Amino acid sequence: MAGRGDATRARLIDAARTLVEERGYFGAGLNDVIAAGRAPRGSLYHHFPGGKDQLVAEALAVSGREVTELIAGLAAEASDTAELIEAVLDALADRMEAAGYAKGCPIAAVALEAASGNDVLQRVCADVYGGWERALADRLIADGHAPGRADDLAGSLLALVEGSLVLARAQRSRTPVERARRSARTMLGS
Amino acid sequence: MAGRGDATRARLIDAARTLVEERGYFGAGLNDVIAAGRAPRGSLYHHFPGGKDQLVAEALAVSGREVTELIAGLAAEASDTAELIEAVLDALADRMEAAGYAKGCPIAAVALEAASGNDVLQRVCADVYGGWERALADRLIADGHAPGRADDLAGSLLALVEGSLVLARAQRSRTPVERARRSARTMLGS
DNA sequence: GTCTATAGCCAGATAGAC
DNA sequence: GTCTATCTGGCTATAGAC
Repeated sequence: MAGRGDATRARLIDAARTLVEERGYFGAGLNDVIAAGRAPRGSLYHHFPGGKDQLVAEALAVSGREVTELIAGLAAEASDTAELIEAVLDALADRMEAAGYAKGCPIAAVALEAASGNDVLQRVCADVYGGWERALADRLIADGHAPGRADDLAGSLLALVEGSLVLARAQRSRTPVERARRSARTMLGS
Repeated sequence: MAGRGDATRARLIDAARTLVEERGYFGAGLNDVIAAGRAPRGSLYHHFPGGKDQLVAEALAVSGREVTELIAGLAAEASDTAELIEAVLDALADRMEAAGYAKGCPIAAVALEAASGNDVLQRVCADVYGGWERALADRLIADGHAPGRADDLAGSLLALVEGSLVLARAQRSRTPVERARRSARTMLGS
């Protein structure tokens, strides 16, 4: 049954996605989330009886799917994996710059804060990263790499992307992402 | 004048370093810091009149210097940059695993949480990353790389290290770091 | 310079009217 | 299912005895 309640739910998830990406799990207060989502406190616990953990877990999963779809969309237009990585980095860097370096990877901050101490969120982050890695590895295999080698490469390409976003936000500069762009090509040997 | 006050100060910085690395800026409460540092509340504000921001800024700076020294120490034994990166990754991975994936990069979580919204901490993180990058670039130049190329490579190697630590903590696995180890060699073309 | 007590505020969560 | 009022507890920071 789709109703107005779903709209409220969606707004809360959207607000959580934004605030969690900008300030992390502990930095994103629920008061800010309900204000940004224009929802009363009660609605939050109606839609997310599991409280903050459930809301953030769902927000991370949605962001994860969005990036997976971004990768799939860009993969359809890229002629090889190197072009795909470049397109992904360009898209993420544009988004980051447009947000004044308040955005980068939507799940990295939570991944670090929750690595120890919150098993539910740690699992969600691991799954999201696993999905992105899988998408890259599939493309590498389609490009002719051996499966085992493809997994290794996909993991390192993802690490390069993630790390460049951390450095770019810390230094408020697009440079680390552009360097990663070039290095990805070197890693892929083309 | 070295006195007992300095010991208290050092304990507080040490406690802040640990807790901030594990849970980030917002996740590391001062109550936990003073408990771990075995110091009363008043001492914290005596030694750090600037409050939490000053304490965390100093903690990040100390951690930054420690890693810089780690790089310098390992560089003295490594025969080339590839060996240096491998040794750095091994050391960080050992530390991470020993801590049950509660540790990784001592400043990454804060870098993400403070990228927007806390100019003081953002600057500290940018400086620390800049110092590590400089140390790697210097070694690359010593190995015969052209300065401009060395800066690019150093930035990407650092991104690869940082990203692999994020993935490793999220997945609670050493694998991402080991993949980065191999890929660093590919990036350096040896 | 060490330490306690507490102010003042905001967090996450809940109860219950409508 | 929407919304308000409120509970409890934790947070950062400060005041002031010793």
